[in-house]
Amino acid sequence: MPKPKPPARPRSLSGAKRTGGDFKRGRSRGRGAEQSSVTIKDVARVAGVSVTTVSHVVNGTRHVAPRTSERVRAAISDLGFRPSAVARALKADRTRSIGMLVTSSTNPFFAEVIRGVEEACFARGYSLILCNTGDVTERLESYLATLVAKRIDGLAVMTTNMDHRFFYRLSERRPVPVVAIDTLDVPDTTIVNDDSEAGGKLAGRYLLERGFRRFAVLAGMADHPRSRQRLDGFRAALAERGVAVSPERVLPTDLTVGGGFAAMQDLLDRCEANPPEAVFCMNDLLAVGGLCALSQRGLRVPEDLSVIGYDDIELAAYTVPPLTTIRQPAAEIGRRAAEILVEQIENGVTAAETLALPPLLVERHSVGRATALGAERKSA
Amino acid sequence: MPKPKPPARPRSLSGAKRTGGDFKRGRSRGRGAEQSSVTIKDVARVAGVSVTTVSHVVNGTRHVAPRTSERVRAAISDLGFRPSAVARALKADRTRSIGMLVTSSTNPFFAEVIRGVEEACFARGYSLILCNTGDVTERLESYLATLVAKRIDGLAVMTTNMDHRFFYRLSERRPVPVVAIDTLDVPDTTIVNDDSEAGGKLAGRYLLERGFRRFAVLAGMADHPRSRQRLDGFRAALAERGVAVSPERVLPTDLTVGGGFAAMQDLLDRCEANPPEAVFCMNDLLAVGGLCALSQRGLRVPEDLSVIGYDDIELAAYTVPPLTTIRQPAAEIGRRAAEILVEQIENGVTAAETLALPPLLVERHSVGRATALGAERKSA
DNA sequence: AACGTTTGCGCAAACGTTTGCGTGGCTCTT
DNA sequence: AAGAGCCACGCAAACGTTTGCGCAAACGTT
Repeated sequence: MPKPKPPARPRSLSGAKRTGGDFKRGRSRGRGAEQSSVTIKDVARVAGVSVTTVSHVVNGTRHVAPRTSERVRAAISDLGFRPSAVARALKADRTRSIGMLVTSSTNPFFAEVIRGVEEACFARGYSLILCNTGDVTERLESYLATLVAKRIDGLAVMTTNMDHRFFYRLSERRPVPVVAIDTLDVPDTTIVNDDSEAGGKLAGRYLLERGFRRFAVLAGMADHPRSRQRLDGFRAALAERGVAVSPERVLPTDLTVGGGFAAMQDLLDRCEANPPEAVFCMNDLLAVGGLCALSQRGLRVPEDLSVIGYDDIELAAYTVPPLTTIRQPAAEIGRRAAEILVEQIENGVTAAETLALPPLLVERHSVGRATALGAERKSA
Repeated sequence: MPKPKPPARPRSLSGAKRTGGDFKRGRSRGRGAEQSSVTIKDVARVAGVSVTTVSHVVNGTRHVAPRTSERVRAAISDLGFRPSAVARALKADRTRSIGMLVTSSTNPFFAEVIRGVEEACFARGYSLILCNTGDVTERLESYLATLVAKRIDGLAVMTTNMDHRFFYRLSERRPVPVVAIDTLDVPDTTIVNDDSEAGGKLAGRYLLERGFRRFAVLAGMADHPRSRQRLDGFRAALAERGVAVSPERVLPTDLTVGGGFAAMQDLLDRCEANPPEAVFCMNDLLAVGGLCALSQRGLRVPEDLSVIGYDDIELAAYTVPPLTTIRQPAAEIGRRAAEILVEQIENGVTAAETLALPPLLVERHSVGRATALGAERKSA
């Protein structure tokens, strides 16, 4: 029976509505099996056996007579007994939970990686403690303290503005196995990535193939190693055909939509006389922002200018026009990272290696073909 | 000294690159303070006091002589002692961690709410265990079992396809305080929402104000209560002016970009003769998909057709054209939910109430004005 | 019938904390 | 000088499990 709603009582500030209000005590131990605090002892008592036996039937860890076993099982389900993971963790010195430090779970690419991590953890019986650091050092430190206090079995780190000193400290007195995701050059720790240099090359070659020669790039933050790597790959690909991109046309940007929007405007302002034919964006967020700026200037994509992104977030297929981009296998990266981590936890071997998954060009509609002028230059 | 990279060893499948490989043991107890397994006893021993005293200086829970206190503190930092949260949890019967069940942390709106929850939890000293259910019942059950085993102090639930039986079962033998987010009609549990009916009205009135009279709506899933509520609000606003939207023009959809894309195509096909002037999308993802479909049909927004969304995800400001939408205070919703939950946990009072935060119209460029024809109708 | 083996289970310690109850020594009062 | 009061701290139980060790009864062998 849906209870009748009393007229909305206005709440202190912000005009939020609050309704309802039949109070009752939290852990009131009413009738009915409230599971909290039914322990193995209770089970033992009602089954008429020792806690040892209960433990063994729960874990299947030694033979117990079928009749006994049956009684125990009955008691367990009657009482709604759930073994306490915290007591177990205390005894076994493993919590079956892993921590994840991440810049912001809000970034679509990160979100996808996180989902991959979480999925693989779940499959292996671990749970994930999510920590958004926003890349501020003190939050990171604070989280880290909490996580070691909670005795996590392993740690996954995916932070952009990674302070390298942090990793050094981590590797000095490492409390747990660590895997780093989407980073570079972290000493003595295993890393899971896409192969960003290959990705950059993919972008470069594709753009060349399409006949373009004049490029610009929305380059991400100067200290972001992955962006750097992509740029290196991109440049290497161009260099194969003797093409270069002038330094003033690679713009450092925040890796956000807003950053892309602003950078694209900036670029357009600065290159009015001799605009680029195509721009390579270090991630899809930048590209989306760029597309928006372009459209507001009345520039058409890809007719007037081509854009290529990186990541292939879900939204990339639905931009206007749909975005040609380099796909990172985000969920796969997350899954692999989690699997490696769990492997390290359970087998105790920590091999500092780096795994680079291959990226993939996905062709949509934001890259066109060079005009006659471009074609002439090509044949020259 | 960066170690020289050996030539890449090709890895079994998928062409992934693996490099590095200096192995070492996991919890090898080398020199240096490895924190794992330094306990309060160790501290007590080196400080020459009892564990009781150590505990008290750590927690500031009774007076100890300054000299002693100093010795203890020294021992603690020498040894790198971190009190075990799991031992504490066992003793205190509270883990200071809360679980969050969510359909998919990948949805931008959800992601933002989650960030809010996580932020508030962190501020209050709790940590967040993230669980993606994908709305499949068995996963949900499995997660729930894990979470009660882990003795979480509270549970936040934000799942779309919520099986109501689940909540009933939850409220029968509730192990912990629960708060539901972005749902409706959950018996005996507190809910945090935006005021979706008000949001729907906002959209309806705005569209009317702009002179439109012929509407369609991308309606979300038929069993999604929030969508239903928004639609009710929308219709109510139209009804104030005697306008209605015919049932065959409210299309049930997946609440995804792909869903929006497909639904918009479908809509256009079905209304070729008499297309709507404006379409109301139950969330921004739908709107983004719709915008994309529109552009591919060569229809201009807002000149040929107006679109209004719901949520105001970050991307909404950068679509082409930028999306006019109803903003839900996503992070705020998350924060409030977490605060209420923590309040319930710490004060033991569980008041089943529902809190509805006010939505807000944010005007961008995807809604135009009605043409002369529309204006005539208006004056008629 | 005596003995070894197997079957079925229980005792109690241990995991790392917190905390109620004490206890010894010092200072102060008279 | 003796009792009262306070100061500074320690003992040990308890939280809910797991597990090494051990024991009694039943069984099989000769």
